[in-house]
Amino acid sequence: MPTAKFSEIRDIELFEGISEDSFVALMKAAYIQNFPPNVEIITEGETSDFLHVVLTGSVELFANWSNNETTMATVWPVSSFIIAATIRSEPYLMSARTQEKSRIVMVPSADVKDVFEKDAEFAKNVVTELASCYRASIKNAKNLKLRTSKERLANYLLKTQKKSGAGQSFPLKYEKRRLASYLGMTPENLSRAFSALREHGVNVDGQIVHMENPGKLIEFAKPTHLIDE
Amino acid sequence: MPTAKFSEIRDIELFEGISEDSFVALMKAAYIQNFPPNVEIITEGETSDFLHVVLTGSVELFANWSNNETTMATVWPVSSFIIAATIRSEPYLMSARTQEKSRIVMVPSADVKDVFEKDAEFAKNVVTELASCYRASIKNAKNLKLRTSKERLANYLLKTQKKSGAGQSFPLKYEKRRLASYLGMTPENLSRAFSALREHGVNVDGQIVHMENPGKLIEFAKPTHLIDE
DNA sequence: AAACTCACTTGATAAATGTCAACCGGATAC
DNA sequence: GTATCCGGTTGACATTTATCAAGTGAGTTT
Repeated sequence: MPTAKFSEIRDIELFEGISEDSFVALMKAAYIQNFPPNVEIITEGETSDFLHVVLTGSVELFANWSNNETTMATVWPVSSFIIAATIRSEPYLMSARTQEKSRIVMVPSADVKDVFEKDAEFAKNVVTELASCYRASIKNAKNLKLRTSKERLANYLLKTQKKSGAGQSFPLKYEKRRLASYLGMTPENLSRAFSALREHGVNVDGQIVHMENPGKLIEFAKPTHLIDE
Repeated sequence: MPTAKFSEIRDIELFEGISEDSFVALMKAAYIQNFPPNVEIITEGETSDFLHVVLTGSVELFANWSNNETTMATVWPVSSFIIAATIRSEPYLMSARTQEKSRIVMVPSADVKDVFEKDAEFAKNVVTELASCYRASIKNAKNLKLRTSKERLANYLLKTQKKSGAGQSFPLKYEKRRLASYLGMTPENLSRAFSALREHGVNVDGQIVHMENPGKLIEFAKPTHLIDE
């Protein structure tokens, strides 16, 4: 069975419920590539020849303009990235680099568009995925425009704590410098934002965050499902 | 013919190429509503019962958080808005208010989702629309994170000039206070940003912008198709 | 015509954020 | 074991942006 090695990605939301034929068609020319850490696998502005799916490791999506760089998102297994460019046959708007050693499936864009035309179930999944990405991006813009950097950090911590199981202590998922860039501030500013959140019960020791009093932090952060999921 | 009064919207991209049956199904329970200026027609957080299409006038999409408000986008005829919420049956992430007297078609979400399931052509159009909105939102985030307010204004002016026919003078499409909010700054800051752009050949008189030397402004603004289309 | 409204502008000041340089301390290299 | 590297932190300072208050001027009301 030619698709055996792709069994891991059979279960991602994007491929849920699609016919076996469709899946085979998608995988027939797909291949898995192993990347070392810190390798740029996509450069913004290039045309989108492949849909990418992260199997293991993690991928940072980032963008550049005039000597500035900013982290836009991080992709964790198992999910695809940059599907909008694939569907529209337009250039990537973001670059991508591995954060760590990563295994990535590369599905030719032509095949994605082909199956998209033929398999209504797949088309539906693409829509759901796109709508979800779009909404996430809107939330991101609201976060940036309506909140200060301290508030963005506070809400980020609450979200991360929740995902980690809502315990009092949890690890940051990536380097502080990347977190700073993701949250739209400098590393120095992030450092000071952490200090400022001490009065709201937050203490950091390296990668570990201690949240003494989530209620107090919530009072400051004012999270809402219309921005923070 | 029951859909006669909806002939104006038959031609929008979203409905291009869909069967007559599908169009009738979409319009069977749809209705046109006239709104005076400055009326809130959607409130963020509410569930999405209708897909909206602006026929005449214009609609401002905005968002609130903790006593702050920001303009996210403006919708001009003829286009739909907030399709992602409709498709995902999730609450609106943005509020909408008429900027001026406006005629708006309201299509029940249930019908949209119905036709979406049955008409592959419509589903395809929805995907294209969503992918386009998503990419616009990514560009917006890049604009906010990578540029200063002066740079955002400069690029906005170049974009507007281009759309207006690339002449030396062109009108702003809306109030400066809304423009300021859209660009993510205060009205005072916008005012000063305009003054600062004088040295790059920009002069404003009320709603009219004079751009003496686009080349000089481009040099400062460094527009790129990866942010500014 | 006078009064009023309201968006816009300007000035003074404050707050938020960025920049540059120095320093710290754990991890790695030699 | 010492030196080096590098991410993170801290301090001093600059820049950007917001806030508050006052003033301007076109358009509208009375």
